[in-house]
Amino acid sequence: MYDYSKEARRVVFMIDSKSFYASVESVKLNLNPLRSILVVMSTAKNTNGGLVLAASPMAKKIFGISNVMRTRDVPKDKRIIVVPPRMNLYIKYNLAINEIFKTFAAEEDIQPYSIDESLIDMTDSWKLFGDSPREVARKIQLKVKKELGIYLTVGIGDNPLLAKFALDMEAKRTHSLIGEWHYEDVQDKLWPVTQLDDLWSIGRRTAEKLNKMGIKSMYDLAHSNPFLLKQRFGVLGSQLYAFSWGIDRALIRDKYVPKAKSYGNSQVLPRDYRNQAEIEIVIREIAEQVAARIRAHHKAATVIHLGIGYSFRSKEETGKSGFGHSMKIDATNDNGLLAAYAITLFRNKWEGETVRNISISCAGLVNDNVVQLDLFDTKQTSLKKRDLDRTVDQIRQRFGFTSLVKLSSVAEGGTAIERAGLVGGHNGGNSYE
DNA sequence: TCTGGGGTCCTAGGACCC
DNA sequence: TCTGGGGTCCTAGGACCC
Repeated sequence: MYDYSKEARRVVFMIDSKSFYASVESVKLNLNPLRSILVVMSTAKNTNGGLVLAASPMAKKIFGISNVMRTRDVPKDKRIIVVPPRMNLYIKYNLAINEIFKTFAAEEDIQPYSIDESLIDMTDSWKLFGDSPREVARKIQLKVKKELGIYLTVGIGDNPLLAKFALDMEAKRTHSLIGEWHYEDVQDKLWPVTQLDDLWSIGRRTAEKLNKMGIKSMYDLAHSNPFLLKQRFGVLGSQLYAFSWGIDRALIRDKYVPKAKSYGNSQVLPRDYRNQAEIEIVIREIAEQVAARIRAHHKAATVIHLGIGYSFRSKEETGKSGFGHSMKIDATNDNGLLAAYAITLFRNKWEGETVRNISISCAGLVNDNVVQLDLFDTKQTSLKKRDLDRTVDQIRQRFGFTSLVKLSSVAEGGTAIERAGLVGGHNGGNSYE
């Protein structure tokens, strides 16, 4: 048995909102989120008929509907309530939930992790609210349910990793929606896991590789040769080995502060594009979206990356899925310059393949100390829009790993007009209710 | 996944420098 | 030069997460 006496032992909560988008929509319809049969369906043009963004627990249970399922695979049944997404509303709910968290812990101990997940270090504050961490978790659940109607799932752990595992592997499957993992539970709760890619940080590829090495469970991983793991996986191997013993030093120390930072936009085109001019219009638009975001953050980019995904036909013909091409540039956030760089990258590598996916991202961000006024943008900006932008910006700043993006709403031609008002590629909805 | 969208981190080879 | 060692930067590609 490992000696855990030297490991930091904190009281960490990893909290997520159960079926978040679907629950918010249920609440808005005065339905109980755990009993409603509701599906949030994005029908943006390039989803080619629609895509399930979220399904309520009962929709999953009774009709087998899962996230990212296509509309055509969703059963046609009158009992299923189908609604479009309202991304801006979900952002508001997320902010409200985090406000409630602030009544239980200091702001610096709360780390929003995604639109529906937050990590809270309760070590210094839990005793103020109950006799056990579990009791405090229950109080947080009840308060959020009472004030907002949303059910929370809570993982409690001795460190962030154990809290995350407790959330994913236990809390989501219990009636109380609370799971609790301590170092002493690792043998009984973590080691029996054989579906390795169920665990956070282990994906399909890594699980396959481990299986091929004869590692079929977390017990096997914990009893494998750490030097071999390091050899095969690099630093990730050492991390995997530590995780198999429930040990997580880096996550606490680094507090999830991201090292790299980038802004990017991407889209699946509504159909296959084969004409160069047509493709370049969209490249230009996306470059301008990214440029606008960089300017809004008073940054300039020193690296630009273009990703091109081929159509299925071109994938078959070339045996390649597409290409990525990046280059170092002089710091800029200028629309025209960034668009020109992106097009240069495209022309350097493109050989007539049919295109279905385009992504542009900018990295190596530096402060832009020169004040730049974009007259066109300023004129268009209403107060309400500015408030919304500010909200989205706030959430972005607080989310190290956010999935939210407010697309710029003004551009000509291509797909930009169709996509105006989308958030993360989905309908923003009415944000003023 | 015959196509959602936005991110971060790691590895590795070649260029280049001292 | 039948030839060192260490480091950083740049670019491509892979993997994973929500």
